Order: sequence, then structure tokens, then C-alpha cells
Amino acid sequence: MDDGSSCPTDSAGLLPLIAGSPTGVKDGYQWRKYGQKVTRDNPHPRSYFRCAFAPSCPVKKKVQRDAEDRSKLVATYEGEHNHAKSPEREFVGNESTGYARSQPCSVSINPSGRTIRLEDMTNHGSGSRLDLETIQREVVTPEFQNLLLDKMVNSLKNDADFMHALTNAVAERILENFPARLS
DNA sequence: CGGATTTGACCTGCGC
DNA sequence: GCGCAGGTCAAATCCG
Repeated sequence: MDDGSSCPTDSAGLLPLIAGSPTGVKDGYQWRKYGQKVTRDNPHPRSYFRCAFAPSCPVKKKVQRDAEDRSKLVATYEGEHNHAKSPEREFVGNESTGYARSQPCSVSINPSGRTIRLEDMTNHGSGSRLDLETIQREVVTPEFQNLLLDKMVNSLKNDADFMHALTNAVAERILENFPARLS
């Protein structure tokens, strides 16, 4: 087996993507892994996570490497969080944009609107250009943008840390521009 | 020592 | 009814 065997902690073949995050890709929430399974159509094991921040939260996340391009990580979110974002730092996105780190990711929503699929292109291998075009096609739709905006606003409003940081940033800016008047 | 992860077993749904 | 595949459980193990 060529996948994960070289690294004992990379049992799901995900290690390069989730270094520093034992529960998976950082997306602002805390996840607890509850299972792993090798599926028929993909030799790479699929990991199952549920939201660890709120026991009653119905959200589940499935993470699996792409069968054809193992540098690609596919995360599937099911359900919606019924609580505010985890107080843990490392805000890198929100529940809709997912782990919007600096790396490109493809986002798609299934017809029910309750499952969000993310594809993380970590290593810029072949096909990344095509994937980026796919991302652009999917993200530029007005419906999707409105959904993202709505989710972002709600998430940020509920994030006390973000509001605190925003307030501080604004205050600093004011002090920079008008130091004499405030002293 | 407590919490998180791993992993084999078990459950459930679906196609034949 | 049977077999297969995906999903979940829970005991064992690991790690800080």
C-alpha cells in the first residue's frame, strides 16, 4: 500500500493537509472523528467526523482523498450547525466556505441545499487549472454568493472574538488617523 | 489521567 | 432472502 503507510498517523491518508489539526481540516469548528471506512469506489479511506463543540449539533463531515488525484482532498458537510462557531481561534472560513485557507478549494451544494462538498486542491498537481475554473464557475453564481454572504454574516455576528477583533482594529485605525484629537 | 483517535464489529439500506 | 457497501458504535489505544 502506498497510501499512508509511510506515516503512522496518516491512516486516512490525510496528514499533509491536516497537520496540526488532528480532527481534520480547520474550518472554525471542532470535529471528533468517529469512524473510518474504505469505500468501494475509492482506495483511500474515508474518515467520518461529527461536530465536537455541541453534542446536539447534527452536522457531520466526511473527508476522503480524491480517487484519481490523491493530492486533492474532498470534504463533504451534511447538515447545518445549530450553534455559534467554536471559540477556538484559527478562523479560516465559515460553515459555508469551509476551510478557506489560502489554498483553492472547490465548493458545491447538492440539490437539497443541506450538504456542502468541498474539494481541497493542495498540491497544485495536474488538473489544478481545470479545478480552479470549476471553482470560479460554481462560486460566481448569484445564488451561491447570496448563500455564502448570508452564512458569513450570521457566523460573524455570532463570533464574539471576531467582533472584538474588529472593534479593536477600527479603534486602532482611528487612533492612527486622529491621534491628536483623541489625546 | 482524561480526552481524542483508531479500528474491528455491528447495523441498516438497497439491489438482485 | 441474501449479499454487499456505507455508516456508526464502542472498546482499546494513544497522547498531551
